[in-house]
Amino acid sequence: MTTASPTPTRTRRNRRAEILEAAARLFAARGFHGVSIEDIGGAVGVSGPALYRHFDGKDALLSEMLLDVSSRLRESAVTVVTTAAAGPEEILDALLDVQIEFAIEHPALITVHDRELGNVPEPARRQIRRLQRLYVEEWVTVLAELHPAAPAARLRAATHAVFGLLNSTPHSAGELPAQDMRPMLHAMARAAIAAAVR
Amino acid sequence: MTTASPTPTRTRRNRRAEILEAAARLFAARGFHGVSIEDIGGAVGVSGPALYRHFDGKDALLSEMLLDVSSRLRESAVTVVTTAAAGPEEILDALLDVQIEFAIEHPALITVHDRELGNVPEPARRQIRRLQRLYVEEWVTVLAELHPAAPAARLRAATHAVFGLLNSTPHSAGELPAQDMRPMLHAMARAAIAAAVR
DNA sequence: CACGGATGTTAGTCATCATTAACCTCATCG
DNA sequence: CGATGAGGTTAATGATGACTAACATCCGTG
Repeated sequence: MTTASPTPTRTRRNRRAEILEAAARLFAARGFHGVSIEDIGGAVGVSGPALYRHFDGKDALLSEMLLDVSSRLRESAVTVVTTAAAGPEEILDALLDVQIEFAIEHPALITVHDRELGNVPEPARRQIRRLQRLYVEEWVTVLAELHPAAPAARLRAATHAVFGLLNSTPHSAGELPAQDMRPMLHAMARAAIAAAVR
Repeated sequence: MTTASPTPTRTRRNRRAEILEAAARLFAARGFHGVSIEDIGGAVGVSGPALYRHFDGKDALLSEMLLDVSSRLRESAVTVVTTAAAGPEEILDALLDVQIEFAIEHPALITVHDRELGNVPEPARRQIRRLQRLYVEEWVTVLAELHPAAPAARLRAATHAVFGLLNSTPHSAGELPAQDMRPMLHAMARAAIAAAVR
């Protein structure tokens, strides 16, 4: 037990995170295949093949990135839904807040997440799809509770539309300060949902 | 004047359009750099370098695709705005219908249009950006007429959010028949806009 | 009917890129 | 102090892919 350090060294943790962040930015700007290993290394001050000390390869890097995003979102949703001591209205508000916060804080990840799934190799792709589906279903379940008369397909399509609305942050970057953006997106989404099931 | 045929032969027109369509589908699925010239040729039954009989290269193909989309959208907007014999409410409805129709009929083009601008080489990129900006401004102008008190930045961010909502069609493909999708998106967008300026 | 242009084809060519190999350095820890 | 392992480095290697060349076909027209 003397040799096993319970946590990786600080350096390694930082470098990995640094790489993931830089890669997200680059992938969002030029697409997965438009970015080279050299580009990514360069963005964090090391050169090219140093990446392989931290990831199994470019594919693995993308897989981990998307897996991380989809699990984080899914987990937040589960937490919100299960720990809420309140009714579906409040749960929906909380779901909206989680997604809005993520979209504002991590626009590059949002972009990559719904752009590059097609480039993830098969073992991971299935898992990411699964997490995404589960995330959508959390929303649909809450919406169904609020609007029992609405068909599930309609709620699902409306949910995708709301995601599109909330995930517009990469396009309106800098237009509006986050303080104004958050409540505006929340209000727009709420109104859109109400209109979808009317 | 005997030699100059005023319109290209029918074959050429068809092949060009075919190629553009297939390329759009492929780019939407795997990204610009994830698709090879061979892939595109193969998708229309010719092989690889035949492309160069119709386009100057892969970059030129993408440029033309995005230029076409952004001019078509922009032109429809101009037409709607200038030919309308009605008030801003009706104009907004018409703008929504145009965008919804396009998003439902051409999901692949919508996807490529807001994904691949970063891969368009410089002469064309500026022009596409310009057309996109003008398109947004058509919307903002109409919205400003309806809600004179709202700051332009807010209207612009709201417009981007509405585009995100409407352009969610590639994600909810098949969830809902187009007949139901159209009015639902229209209602959601309308409600979202109203909420944005409240 | 011969010719020219439009459209394809196949076989290079030349870059770029992911990945691997072989080798360095240095901090930690026994 | 010396071994060891984490994290880098540069130089192959092997694919892949955009683009070009050289050569075929076919069709409409003078």
